[in-house]
Amino acid sequence: MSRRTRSDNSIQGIPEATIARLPLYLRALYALADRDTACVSSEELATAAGVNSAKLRKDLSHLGSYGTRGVGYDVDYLIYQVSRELGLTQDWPVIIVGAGNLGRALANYGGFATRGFRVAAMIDSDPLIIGTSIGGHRVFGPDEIERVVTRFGVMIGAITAPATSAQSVCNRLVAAGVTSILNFAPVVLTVPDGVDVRKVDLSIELQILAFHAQRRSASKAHPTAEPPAVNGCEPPSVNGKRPVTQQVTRQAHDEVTAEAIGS
Amino acid sequence: MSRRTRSDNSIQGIPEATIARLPLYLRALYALADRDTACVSSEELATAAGVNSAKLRKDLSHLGSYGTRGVGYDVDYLIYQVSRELGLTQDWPVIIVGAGNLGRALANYGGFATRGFRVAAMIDSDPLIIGTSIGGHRVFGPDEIERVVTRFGVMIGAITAPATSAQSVCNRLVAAGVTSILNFAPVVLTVPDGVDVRKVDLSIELQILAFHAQRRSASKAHPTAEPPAVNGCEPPSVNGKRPVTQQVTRQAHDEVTAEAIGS
DNA sequence: TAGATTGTTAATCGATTAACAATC
DNA sequence: TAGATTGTTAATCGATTAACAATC
Repeated sequence: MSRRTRSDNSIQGIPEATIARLPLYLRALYALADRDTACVSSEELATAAGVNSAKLRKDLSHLGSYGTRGVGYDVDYLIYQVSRELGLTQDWPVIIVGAGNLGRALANYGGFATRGFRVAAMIDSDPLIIGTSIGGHRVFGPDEIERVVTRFGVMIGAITAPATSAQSVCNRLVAAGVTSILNFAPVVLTVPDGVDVRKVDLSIELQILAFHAQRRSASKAHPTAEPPAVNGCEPPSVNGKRPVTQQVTRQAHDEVTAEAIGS
Repeated sequence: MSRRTRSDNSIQGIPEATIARLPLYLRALYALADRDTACVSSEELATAAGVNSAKLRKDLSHLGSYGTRGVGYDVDYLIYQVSRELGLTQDWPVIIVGAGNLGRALANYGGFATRGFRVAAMIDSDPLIIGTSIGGHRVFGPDEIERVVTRFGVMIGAITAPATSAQSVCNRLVAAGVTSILNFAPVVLTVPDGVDVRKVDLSIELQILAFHAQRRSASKAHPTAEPPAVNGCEPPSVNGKRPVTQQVTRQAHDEVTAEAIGS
C-alpha cells in the first residue's frame, strides 16, 4: 500500500519540463553505473546532471518514490525506472527522410542503435541515391514511405529534407501512421492533433547565441543611434523612408538547417 | 519623446523565452518579404510563426513599439529591428571543433554564410584531416585554436567533437576567448561565468519523442506489472533482488550525439 | 538514538493568455 | 467618425526553489 506512489502523479501528468530532463538524469546515472557506483544522493546526481538537487528530487517524485530517505537512490534501480518511464525498454524503429549531409550524419550515428533506437530505413528523392546504402541502411524513394512505415511499425520519423519539401514529407509520414516527428527543417510544420513534433533548428540556436554575444560585447559598442523612423506600412505619409534592410541578408532565409546542413 | 519606448524594456531585460522566439518571427517575416508583403498584422505573423497573437505582441513589445495601431507592422522595418536586436546586423565568425560527420554537415551548411554567420575555421585532431579543406574551409589542428580565435576575433564556437574530448575542447575555446558555445556533445559542460552554452542533443530529443510515443500507444499496452522491489542501495536486506537493467542497453550511453553523429 | 537524505509543501518567480483601453 | 489593431494590464498557469517534516 505504500510502494505504489507511482500511480498518484504519473498516470496522466508528468510536466514537460521534467520529461525533458529525464534523459539528462539517465545519462548521469549510466556514467555512475560505469564507475560501479551503486548508490547516489540527490545532491550528487543533480551535480552530475547540471541541475540543483531540489529540482531533481521534485522531478523524480513525479515518477514515484524510488529513493530511500537517509540513504539515496539505487543507481541500477533508478536507471530501470527512468528508462521505463521514457519508453526506452522497447525498440524504436526510426525512418530518416532526406539523405543529405545531416541525414547521413544521423544514419551513421553510433549511439542510435545502442539507445533503443534503430534506423528502419532512409528515404531520398534523388534517383542517384535510391538503392544505395548509407551507414548500412538501404535508401528508398519517397513512394516507399508508406510501405516502410507499415512493414516496420515505425512511429518515429526524422525529417532531414530541404525546407521546401518538409511539409509534404511530413504529410506523407503522418498519413502512413508516424505520430512522432523530429524536424530538422527550418519550417513550422502543421500536423493533426495527436502528432508530436520536436524541432532541432541550428539556425535558431546560433541566433540566440549571437544575441548574447552581442550583449556581452555591447557594454560600449551598442549603437544608440536612433532606428529609422517608423512609417507604418501604408497609412499616412508616402515618402517615409524605408529602413536599410540590406545589411541583413534577405534572400534564402528559408533553406536553412535541414537542407541547410545537407545540400 | 514617444518613439523610444525601447529603452524602457529592452536595455537589460528581454525574457529568454522571447529571445528564443525572435528567430522564428524573423524567418516568418523574411517569407512575407519574399512574397512582397509590405505590412502584416500580429494575427497573421503569429500564425505564420506558429504562436498565438497575444504572445507575439507581448514579445515584440519588449523590443519597442514598432507597430501601428489599427494597421499592423511594416515588414521591412520589423525585419530590421528584430535583426538588430538579435545582433544579426554584424558578421559572426564561428569556429567548428570536430570534423566528423556533424562538423562537416555544419561546415557545408549553406544558410550559414547568408545568415551573418561565417565559418572561420575547422579544427580536428586527426593528422590525416588536418591541412585538408572541408566545404571550402581549412582544417587546423587543436593547437591552432588560440591562433584562429585571436586572428579572426571568433566569439562563437561549435563543438562537434566526441563527448570524451568535449570538455577539454571547451576549456581551450574559453581560454582563447570564445564566450558563446554551441555544444553538440552529450555532456554537461562546465564553464566560467560569462560564458554562454547552448546544447543540441539529438539523443535527448529522440528520448522525449519516445516518451510521448509510448504514451500514445500505452492506452492498453502499458505493463502495469509491479516494478522490481526497491532495495535501497545498501541499507537493510542484502538479498533484495536487483531489477533487470539488461533490457536497457547499458554500455555507451556517453558517446552519443556528437561523435555520435560524426565518428 | 543521532545523522542523513528523501519526498512534499508552500512561497516565489517567470511565462502565457485574455481582454481592453489607447490610438491609428 | 467607425473600424481595426496595437501595446499593456491583470489574471492564470506552470515551473523553480527553499525549507522541513517524514523516515530510513
